[in-house]
Amino acid sequence: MVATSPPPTFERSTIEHVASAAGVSVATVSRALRGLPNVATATRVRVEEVARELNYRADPAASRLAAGRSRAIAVVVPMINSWYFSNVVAGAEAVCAEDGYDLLVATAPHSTSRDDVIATAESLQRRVDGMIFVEVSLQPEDVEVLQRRNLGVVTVGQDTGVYPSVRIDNVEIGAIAVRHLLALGHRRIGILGAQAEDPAWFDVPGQRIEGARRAMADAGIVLDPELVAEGEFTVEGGHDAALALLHRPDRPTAIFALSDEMAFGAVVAARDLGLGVPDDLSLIGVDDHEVAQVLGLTTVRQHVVEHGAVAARALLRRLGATRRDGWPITNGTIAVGATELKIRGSTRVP
Amino acid sequence: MVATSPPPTFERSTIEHVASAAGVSVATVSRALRGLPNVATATRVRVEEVARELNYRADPAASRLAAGRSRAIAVVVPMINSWYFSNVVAGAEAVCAEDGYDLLVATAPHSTSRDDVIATAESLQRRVDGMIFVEVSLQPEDVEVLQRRNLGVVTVGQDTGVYPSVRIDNVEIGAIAVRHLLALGHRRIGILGAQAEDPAWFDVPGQRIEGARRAMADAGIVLDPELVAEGEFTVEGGHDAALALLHRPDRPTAIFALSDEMAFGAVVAARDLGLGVPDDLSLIGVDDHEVAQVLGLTTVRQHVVEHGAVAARALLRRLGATRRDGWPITNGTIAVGATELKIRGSTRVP
DNA sequence: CTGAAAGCGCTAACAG
DNA sequence: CTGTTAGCGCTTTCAG
Repeated sequence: MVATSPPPTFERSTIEHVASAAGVSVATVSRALRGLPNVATATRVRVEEVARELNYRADPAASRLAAGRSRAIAVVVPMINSWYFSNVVAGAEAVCAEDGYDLLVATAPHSTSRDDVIATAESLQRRVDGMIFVEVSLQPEDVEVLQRRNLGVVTVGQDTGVYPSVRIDNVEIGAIAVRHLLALGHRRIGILGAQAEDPAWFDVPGQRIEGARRAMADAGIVLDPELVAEGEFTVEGGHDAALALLHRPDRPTAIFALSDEMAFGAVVAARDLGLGVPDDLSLIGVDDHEVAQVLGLTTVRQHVVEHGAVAARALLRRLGATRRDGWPITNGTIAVGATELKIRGSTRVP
Repeated sequence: MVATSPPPTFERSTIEHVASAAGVSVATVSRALRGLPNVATATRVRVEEVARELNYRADPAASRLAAGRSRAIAVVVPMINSWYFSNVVAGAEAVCAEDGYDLLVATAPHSTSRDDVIATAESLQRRVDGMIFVEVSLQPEDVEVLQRRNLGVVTVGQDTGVYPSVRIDNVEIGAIAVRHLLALGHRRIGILGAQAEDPAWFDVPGQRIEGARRAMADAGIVLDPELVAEGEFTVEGGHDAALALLHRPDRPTAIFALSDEMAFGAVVAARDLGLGVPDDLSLIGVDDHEVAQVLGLTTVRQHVVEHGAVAARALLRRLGATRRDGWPITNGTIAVGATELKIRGSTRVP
């Protein structure tokens, strides 16, 4: 074997350089560096040393091609520049970084369009070993396609019944929030909600409202549909919706906003009308956004970063157990994220 | 040549399947599908058709290995779950999606640690064709290493003098904000700022404050260092800092917050102290965060999503012009993002 | 425990 | 305009 001269450090060294410099075969280098068994400790140490000296790292493209795995995953989100999604991505990113996986972010254009979800998945096909769908609704047909493609999938926010998922109990969230208001003595409770994007499969607002309805029913109160306003999950939407509610002659003494951001809008709306929070209006949100802390907003906290992290971990675990010949058959296991009531100053007795 | 039988649609078809099905060589398929010249129109059409039928798409790993390019870029950010960074990423993502580039997100742990930046770059080495460093300070040594590595780089927020960058004129931003306050008649102006992370190379707060200082100097006023408080660019930090300023016997009649989020904290602080905005205190921020709109916060708007998009476009353009044998030598061209004063209700005459 | 050799699926000369 | 033929740099049997 002809010794390949080691390249200057600023050039890319290949496995061959390492092999010849260490006086072993490329196969051994490959094994040694990946921590595979059947490598003499002395050999492994030497190889690692040489690799470090040469600043060698396996070319991902080559190793992907040869191994059939990419050590990369994708998070598919409707958008990234929103509090919720960017936090989920942050959680996933941290886990990936830890395990040396690449993280691609992809936005699924309009999740209303069936084709787009599949198109996104197709385009990600061989570039990643698996994907996390965050609040992207997968229909049974989609799941079927994904299964045929033999892809690693984890969902956040939806239960496909097939893939692992991390979710929160949205009905319970609604109930927690409203029970808190009821306990304080509120009877006329308004809700800042939103239209379900895909009512059949994916109705976060509907579930939270359902929880609210049940809590009220338990207290012998009927939820007045007139007191449910659309806030679109945005600050501005929440502002407008709250304004509408507060302009009513029989305005509510408390408002349950399905998200903190809508609650912020409500805070401003109250101020606009000269109403004090909590003096004239109690307000409770969901999320525990940073601003909620400063604002003193009572809220039902969810641990969003953790959702992303748990999803990523589930996916990576699954990938780890994978062989080229297929995924281990695992039914969708579900991790339900914790939620807790965080009482601050925005709620009190009416 | 033996005709390879077309695989069932749910299996991965290779370029060979397409070639034999279309009755041409793999080279022709490759050319046709990538829109290269020297392919008869009829041939191209046929190949495209067959490829579509077989649901074929080139394996990225294989094509990366063969071509030496990955059609992927990375955005390196200090964190993704903050308003600013998630918006930059959103802009970059949109451009990448448009051009069929993969987008990896990587967080550069503590940008205070020199090694980390290089380590991040190294680890991204062959996985991407280029990277966008967002508010990650690159020292001359780092730049040197990156140049040796022959990597496509674009920066957001810093001018390396070597790579294209997109920035905003932070001195001007400070000046715009304070001129506005001065024009209204304010004389005692407080500032919610922050410590520079890397004073020598990267001092956004320092620059904005410098702009403020100059604007005041032009009006014959000396900036009182006592009126500059640290808000750490967070809502909570802004809250605490504002509280400190407002507790002073000679409290300012106006506050310039270096970011909207700090301004939000100030709004709450004012409310805590029973001070009205703008009645007792004028407030101006920077960014034009969604919440600023609802809150009616006067601010100096910057177009953050666009920053990410422009950076990505600059990078992709540069990559497009690239050959395997090296980057075209281009000195750092600079795109300066627009900023404009957005007057809302939080500022008025003292 | 280690080496040789056969690809992984594609791109890029180089001939025709 | 099209086909042939080397690789790209690694992983993975299969022998030793």
